[in-house]
Amino acid sequence: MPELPEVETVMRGLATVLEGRRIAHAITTRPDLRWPFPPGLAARLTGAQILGFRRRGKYMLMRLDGGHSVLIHLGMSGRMVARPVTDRANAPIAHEHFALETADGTRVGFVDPRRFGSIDLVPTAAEEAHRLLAGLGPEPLEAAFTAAVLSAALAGRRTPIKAALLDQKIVAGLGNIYVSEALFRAGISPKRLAATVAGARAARLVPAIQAVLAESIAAGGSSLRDYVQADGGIGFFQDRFKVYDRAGEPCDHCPGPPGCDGIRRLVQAGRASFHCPRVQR
DNA sequence: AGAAGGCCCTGCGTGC
DNA sequence: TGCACGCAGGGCCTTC
Repeated sequence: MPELPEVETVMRGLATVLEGRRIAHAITTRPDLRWPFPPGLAARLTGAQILGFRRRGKYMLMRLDGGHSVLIHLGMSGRMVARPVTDRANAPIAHEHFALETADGTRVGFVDPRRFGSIDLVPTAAEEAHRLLAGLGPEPLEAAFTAAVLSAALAGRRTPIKAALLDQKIVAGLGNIYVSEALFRAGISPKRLAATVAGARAARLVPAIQAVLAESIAAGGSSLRDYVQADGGIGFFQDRFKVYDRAGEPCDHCPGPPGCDGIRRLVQAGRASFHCPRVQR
């Protein structure tokens, strides 16, 4: 579910309810998600003050006093649900595996049916050295992510550009939806060999990635299935997908049949890609 | 070394 | 209405 814009949106929502607060209670309802929780997680969080948040790729980092940060990944189906502590007694939420309660009466639950998410603790001073963050590529919305940087990372890669952009070591934070959307905007076929995305193509792709991510963040991310923001609000960017999950529909640039058969779905590396064969080369 | 496929897990939509 | 099947936003691990 959550790609960079959704993680960014969730993180901003969490910041509004948690930043500066102290954790009165931390609760785990099982010993693990994708991996075991760090030993004594709940006890180590109880009493800590939450100083701030940042995002790295699809990971959120919640900085605590005491020198540690909580590293959170939402996986495929992870949500953060914030509500008054008192509501929880009346209506427990299924698949809430971890929760924080603040002294001022807010409960934030990590809800993740598929349990592909993860939670870990990392020393704040060494966040980037964590095994899950150490190999990540550049942040796509930062100035350091340039066409030159991207084409250098793609050089020699004999894999489709679709697969390369899903590789978090090339660029951090893109997922299946935004890769399809960015390639459409850049006019690049998902089947194109990654190594051939250089020069003018890379120069189109970088701003296309940045624009689609920025627009989605501005819209509050995408809400698919049951995904909602921490405050219960929903994002609206899914209404602006140009190709994702739109197989058979005409694309924005084509007149439709007979000039074009519309948006096509194909499977690459086991995952659906959506593209317009006429616009994307 | 780089690339492809399997796998972790639950829920939902589709078609019979 | 029930059930089997395929598919889903991610990413690690194994195999080739």
